[in-house]
Amino acid sequence: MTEPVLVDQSFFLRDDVVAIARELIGKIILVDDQKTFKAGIIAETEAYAGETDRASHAYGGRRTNRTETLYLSGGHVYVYLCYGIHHLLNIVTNQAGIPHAVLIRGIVPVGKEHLPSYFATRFAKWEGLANGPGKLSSKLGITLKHNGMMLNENMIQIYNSILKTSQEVVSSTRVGVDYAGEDAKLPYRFYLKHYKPTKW
DNA sequence: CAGTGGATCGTCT
DNA sequence: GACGATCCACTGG
Repeated sequence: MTEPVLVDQSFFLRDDVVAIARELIGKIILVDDQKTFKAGIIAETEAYAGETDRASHAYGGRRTNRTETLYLSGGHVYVYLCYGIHHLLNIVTNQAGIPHAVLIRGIVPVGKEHLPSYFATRFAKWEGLANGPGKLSSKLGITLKHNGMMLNENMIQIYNSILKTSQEVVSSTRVGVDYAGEDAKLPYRFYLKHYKPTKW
């Protein structure tokens, strides 16, 4: 059978972070913790449009130790700690110096038969739901140590899905960004139509 | 069901 | 020293 192909960095270097957020839906994310491989199909994302987006950590061109990762080139991983408990996983997009990112908010399980065959022996299934950014990181084992890593080099990889079922992708406003004023109303959130996120 | 509040710590002021 | 791109337990109806 045909095997999934790694997403090229050029996918993440593009200008349109909203399009990237939408197109990430249905792709496969895989995490290698050295002992096992854990994977899921990306089911929910949000776009954060950097300097012009009040909901972004980099709004107004804000540069701190934490946000420095956002200014790396597309394809880097931005992880930060929320409420002291949850590790939130983002993929940086656009050219270096432009702090765009996509927050991965939800995944659904994917069987090892859909992954490259060499993952089979170390494949580890995860249980329960990963329908929230904190839960997703918990299931996949994402922590602050992944912050600043480049996708597809070793620890975290993203593959084009080879799944036949192309489900409809719908959009809505983002979650938990009430402080962002008018920008909170932007339709920057995407999810599989038949996937049930925690909040609507 | 909906609504509320506590957990817990890195980051920034 | 305050707070958060969240989650879960617990309340009350």
